[in-house]
Amino acid sequence: MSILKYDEGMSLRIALLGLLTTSGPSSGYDLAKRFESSINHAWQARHSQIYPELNKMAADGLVTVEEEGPRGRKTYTIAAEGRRELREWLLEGTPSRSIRSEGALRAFLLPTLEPHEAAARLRAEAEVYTARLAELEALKAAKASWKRPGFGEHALELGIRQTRVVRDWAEETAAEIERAAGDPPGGE
Amino acid sequence: MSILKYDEGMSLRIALLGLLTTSGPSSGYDLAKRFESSINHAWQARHSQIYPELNKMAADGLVTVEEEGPRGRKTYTIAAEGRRELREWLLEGTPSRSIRSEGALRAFLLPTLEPHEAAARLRAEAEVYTARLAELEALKAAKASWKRPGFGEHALELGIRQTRVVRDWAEETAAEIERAAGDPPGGE
DNA sequence: TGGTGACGTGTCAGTTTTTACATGTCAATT
DNA sequence: AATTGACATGTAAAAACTGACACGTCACCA
Repeated sequence: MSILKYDEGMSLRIALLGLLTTSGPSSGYDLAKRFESSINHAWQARHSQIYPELNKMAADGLVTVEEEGPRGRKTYTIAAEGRRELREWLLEGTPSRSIRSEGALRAFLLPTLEPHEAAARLRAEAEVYTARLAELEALKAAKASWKRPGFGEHALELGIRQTRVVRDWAEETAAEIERAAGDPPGGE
Repeated sequence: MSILKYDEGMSLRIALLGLLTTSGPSSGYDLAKRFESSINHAWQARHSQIYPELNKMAADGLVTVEEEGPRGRKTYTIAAEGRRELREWLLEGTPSRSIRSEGALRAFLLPTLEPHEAAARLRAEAEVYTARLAELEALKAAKASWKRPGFGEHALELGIRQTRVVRDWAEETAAEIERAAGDPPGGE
């Protein structure tokens, strides 16, 4: 009751509480969409995970629900207890270094291929990241829909920088592999 | 049998095959340790997940096992079929953008705190990342134990850059929040 | 009127991952 | 001789997560 375990596995709850804070009262549907856009580079969840969790959170008093409209929409609002829990997680929680990124895994293993294959694949990856970067930059330019003015920009900026770092690494590593293999690229 | 689904959930297998490629024949115990060190910023797995998976992989012919020593140690070696599978995943697999990072989630949500709390917390995070950076740099300097000479450096370099980018972002964001709040830090 | 697509919530089976339990060897120290 | 800590492997229950199924509304267009 008093000893709280913010060990692991709170992440979905926390993410939901965070989105409810930054975007104001939302439906599960809204939150699911937001997982696909704003918070996508940090955490993900499908609606099949979100809906049950929201119900549990309501039962635990972290959020309040309001049934609304003819489509059965439910609007969730963060409650005082939810705010407290989010705050406590941010202040007391031990920063876990847990990361799972299939992209990083791929990058990690690409150099196990033959040099020219590896380089080609790395360049392809770099292109993907360049495209993603463009998306994020566009989002930054649009920077709409943040309840607290100026809030989401910091997060977006981190996403941009992280994407750029992988892109640049992929390009440079491709070049280095080609150089080491004495197998320079065609045109340049 | 012939139609392979490299959709999702192959990651553990792939990571294991990758480690077996870069580090040579290893025991489950070795691989578990390697998950904690080299590949940690891309994927993680506990021994309780690794041991059963290795057994399945052996049953599927991706690796060969050799019982060894009095402590019941089993040494796994990647087989031709395993090499093929890893290669195919790297060449054909669709790059998924799925990322789960509790650290990124925290960074994302920190600005929901009061400005001075957020800034303080961001600076604390930055310190953690600085320490982690030092670890990685030390590892880079030591750069031992890579079977294929020069292999792991690329991956390590990516880890270093990613860590640095978060560290710098945290520091800059802290400064910006303080500035915006008209609440400059003590000394400077 | 019928179709499509966004809105909106939910469940369930199966897979992946964590936490805890369980067992035993070997080398070095006390 | 006993303890400690690294070595070494496993299992089982529970939690987290995915993918598919399922149902129903509303607005717009043909």
